[in-house]
Amino acid sequence: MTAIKETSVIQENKSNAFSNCPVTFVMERIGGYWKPIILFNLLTGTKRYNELKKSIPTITEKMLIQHLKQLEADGLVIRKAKPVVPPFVTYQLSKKGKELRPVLYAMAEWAVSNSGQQTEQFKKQMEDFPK
Amino acid sequence: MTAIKETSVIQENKSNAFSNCPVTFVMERIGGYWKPIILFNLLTGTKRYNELKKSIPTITEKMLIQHLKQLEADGLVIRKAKPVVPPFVTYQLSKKGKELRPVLYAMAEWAVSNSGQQTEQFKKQMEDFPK
DNA sequence: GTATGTACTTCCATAAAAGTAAGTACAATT
DNA sequence: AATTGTACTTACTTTTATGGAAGTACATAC
Repeated sequence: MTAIKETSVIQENKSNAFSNCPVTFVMERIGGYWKPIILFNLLTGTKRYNELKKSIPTITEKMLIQHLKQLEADGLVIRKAKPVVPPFVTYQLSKKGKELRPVLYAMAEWAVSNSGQQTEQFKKQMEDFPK
Repeated sequence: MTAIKETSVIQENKSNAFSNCPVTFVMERIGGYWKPIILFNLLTGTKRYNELKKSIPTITEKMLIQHLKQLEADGLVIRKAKPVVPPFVTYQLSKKGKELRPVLYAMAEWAVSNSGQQTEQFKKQMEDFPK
């Protein structure tokens, strides 16, 4: 697989003078486009790899796995694999991961009030927003 | 200047089937590494270009301006320029931008409770977290 | 013995983001 | 006439992210 770069810009910033900005701290872990979306889709609970894939139709397998691995490495998601064939692997949020709910929730609320056209769609999504 | 690409992956996703995810909607606007950091630094109020640069020491001028332009184009920040020489330009959050405060605040709180070593530094930053 | 399902992995190509360094305008100051 | 300050621009390079497509393991079903 594509190695998780240990020296991305994001990683490097960990050790610079700006590391005392809490928002930076968060972006180092969930920055980028896909991670919040993946986390959002795990808020509803444990999902198999395939289910996750289906719930995010536009992500490629490579991206999905790569980010899942990174999220796992950062302790935000927990991977569980049953030793069976064909494989049975589930992903779920860790405690740390679940604590991101307020962040994702605040995002969703902002989307609802600033989306114009899509507001109604978003509102529907909000109805079953996991507590 | 480097043109703001109109067809980035992020932009394209706007029109795909996944566009009914509110978190995606948010990431389309503030996704990436720098934007939340810039917005965070504008929460404390109007700032001149130079002040902003100083408060985010690791950002390059190119990145700062590029993102400011995009944020302005998305209606999240307001640019005001006095017709003087040398230039006097300020940036501030728009209403829409200010409404991102809960998102940024939730991020900051998560950072405080999940940071281990840097917790104390973050707490300090939180003290003057704008209301 | 061929096909199926699941969760990946690998290689190669492209696109986007970010970094580097130098340059610009122009009034006011020295 | 040269220097300063501010807010940018521009051209070029490097790094990182993403895409696409094919391949792998292996128990079970057909």
